[in-house]
Amino acid sequence: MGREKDAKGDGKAKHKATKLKKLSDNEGAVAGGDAIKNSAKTTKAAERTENGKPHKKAKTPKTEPLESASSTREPVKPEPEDGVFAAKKTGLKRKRIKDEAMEGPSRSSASPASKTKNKRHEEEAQKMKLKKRTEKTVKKEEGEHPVSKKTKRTKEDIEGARQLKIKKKEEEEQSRWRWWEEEKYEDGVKWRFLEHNGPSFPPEYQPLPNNVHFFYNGKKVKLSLAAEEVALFFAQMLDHEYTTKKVFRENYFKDWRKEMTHEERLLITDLDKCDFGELHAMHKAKVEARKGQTKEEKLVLKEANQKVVDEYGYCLLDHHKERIGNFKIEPPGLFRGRGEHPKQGMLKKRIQPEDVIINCSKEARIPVPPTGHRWKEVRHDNTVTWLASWTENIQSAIKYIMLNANSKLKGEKDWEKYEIARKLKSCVDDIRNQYGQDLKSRQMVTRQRAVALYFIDKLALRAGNEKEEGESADTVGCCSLRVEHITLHEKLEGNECVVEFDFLGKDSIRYYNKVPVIKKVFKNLQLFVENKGPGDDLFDRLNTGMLNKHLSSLMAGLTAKVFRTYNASITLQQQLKQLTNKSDNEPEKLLSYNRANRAVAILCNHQRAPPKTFDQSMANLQAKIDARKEALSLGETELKQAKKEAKTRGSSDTKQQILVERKKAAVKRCEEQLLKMEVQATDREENKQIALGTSKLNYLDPRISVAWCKNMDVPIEKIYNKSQRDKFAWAIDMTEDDFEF
DNA sequence: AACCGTACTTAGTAACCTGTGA
DNA sequence: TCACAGGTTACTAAGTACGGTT
Repeated sequence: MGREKDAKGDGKAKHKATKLKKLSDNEGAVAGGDAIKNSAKTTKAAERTENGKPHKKAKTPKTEPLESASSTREPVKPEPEDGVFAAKKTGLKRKRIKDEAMEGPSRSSASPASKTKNKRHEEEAQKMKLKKRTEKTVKKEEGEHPVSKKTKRTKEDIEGARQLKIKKKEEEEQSRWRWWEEEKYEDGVKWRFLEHNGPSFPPEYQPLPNNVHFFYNGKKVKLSLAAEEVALFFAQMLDHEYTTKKVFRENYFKDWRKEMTHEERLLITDLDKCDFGELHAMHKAKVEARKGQTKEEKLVLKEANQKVVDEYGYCLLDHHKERIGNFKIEPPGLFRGRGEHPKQGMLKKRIQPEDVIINCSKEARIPVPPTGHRWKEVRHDNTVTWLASWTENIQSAIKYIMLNANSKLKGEKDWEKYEIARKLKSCVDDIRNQYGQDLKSRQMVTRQRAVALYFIDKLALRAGNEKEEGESADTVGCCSLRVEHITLHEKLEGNECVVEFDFLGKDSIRYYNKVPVIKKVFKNLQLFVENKGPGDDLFDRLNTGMLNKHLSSLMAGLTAKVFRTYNASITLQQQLKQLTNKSDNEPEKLLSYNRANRAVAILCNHQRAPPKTFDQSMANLQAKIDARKEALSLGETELKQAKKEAKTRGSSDTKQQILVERKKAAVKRCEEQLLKMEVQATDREENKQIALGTSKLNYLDPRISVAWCKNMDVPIEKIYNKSQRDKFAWAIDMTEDDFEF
């Protein structure tokens, strides 16, 4: 919460990313941090754009993508998978997919074997069922090991565990559905068979114990069950900043009163007179108790959880068991909108089975609703991917139960997304020329569209759909920018035609940036703001619908958000090329990877609140580094000493020679450790306010990373954790080291 | 063209888990 | 052995996109 406040002043982090500090350079850490803090400085790359000077060094991501295209590297190689999602020039998205399925090259790779494959998959499905059982036993064994034998773990034990791990991995590999080798379904068909157990519902409300009381105006009040439950929602949040906010309190109180009985409503008229102290204390005690549980208690809980996952966490989709992403119905509570959300604090109601629509195959076993209940509806729509849905009461938005990111349904879509982005790469020059021309159009709409596109392309802004006022926080994207969100500077800090952006974007994250733009854009902007008030739309003739319609006419499947994907991925690829050397050691390579990733995160404005413990942990690390340094210098003197001694004693003294070698090795080890820590410190410092996860998960074509790993001899595990590897299994499987985005 | 409903991706934070070093 | 930092996962809000209706 309140992140926009944190961002004040220094604004958006901007990684200057001039030539990277040598890793061995101790000040690297500091320099990295400064780059971030200095932030909102005009980008160097932008100067470049305008004076057209290509330069090797600057890698400020902000503007790189725009000009890079013209200067860019070798043409894309026609990869085998290139054509899989190749879109037809004409026709809409849906149709396109159909066309591909009929004639796309995907057939060539997938169909010949498809019959045997289907068979294989059935076998695999069988195996999967088996596996589940074995997996469980495996887990158990693993779990028991450390408890029982930890103290006397023999080599065999360790070796055994290692083997077990390898075996497990192999098994998993065996049972994985290699959907990317199969043909795609026709049209909008998402599945042919879908069976699941429905969503899992949160537990019923447990009334307060008799010794916990709510007080109003100093007097003990026994609340009705409904009112009590909602009171507890508030009490549980008392430590949170939310409960101090006026809007939150007002919304809460209004909704709480709706849950009260008539008598309660008459009595309780002022939130300030409510004393939730005992409820709050009870909640805190519960949290503490959970922390203080014994191992056994925790294990029992874990097993119970696992049971729920086993029952509700998976579905059967076209012969394959797939993990469900969110199989739990969202429990009731108080709405936590982000930013200045007008509805924060409102009561998010408990969802009943009667509110839930189930989607599954006609042939499938229909999930059984909780006893005494029935579903709102059961439908069989295989053109959508959700298994269940309900309408939430705050914004009347529909919520869905859908599959996990490692599923076919999500993976295939993801793959398609990157293929569209790659397609943009091949025509981005034309599109840039086009909107360059459009900047001079006689039509106001066209010019607005061109400027908006310029922003979206150059700055990776979001499209900016219009949103209903008062329904959510006041945030904007490109098309919904208002005059008040930009300031035009003819001259600023040595640059001409600078646009200063300052607005709240998605999740009320502040976007602050000063960007030199080309003259035509600047003139247009001056025109757009003429005779307008601060609250007026900058692009008053434009919306995302019109923009996307135009884009889809330029390239099938092209929408505003494709530019974000494209620019993110192309930036990663370029940065990796520039930053990494084959001769670097692994920590250095990984730092470079993270820096490339970071460049993208900065481009996309992916921020995070600095971790609460940041300064502390930074200091700790520094202390460790200092200690290591001391140890190193000590080691060095010892080495010197030993050498000297060896010299005087002569080479015949093998004992002394051995000592020298040992000292040498110790020094070397020490140096390596030191380097690793320093690299870590640099990385962490540079990452203070930047979140890498979002771009890694949503914007960076995983094939770029996989190819890089192969080229650099870095194990994939170093950059993707388990769930990321699962999600990107398709890319890890199919990507060769010569992949080019 | 304004508006609405639907479906899906993208996003940051909080809770949880685990490996590690005192 | 235990605390705790840091990584991972769960959660759910907040976007984008698009088709249909008025």
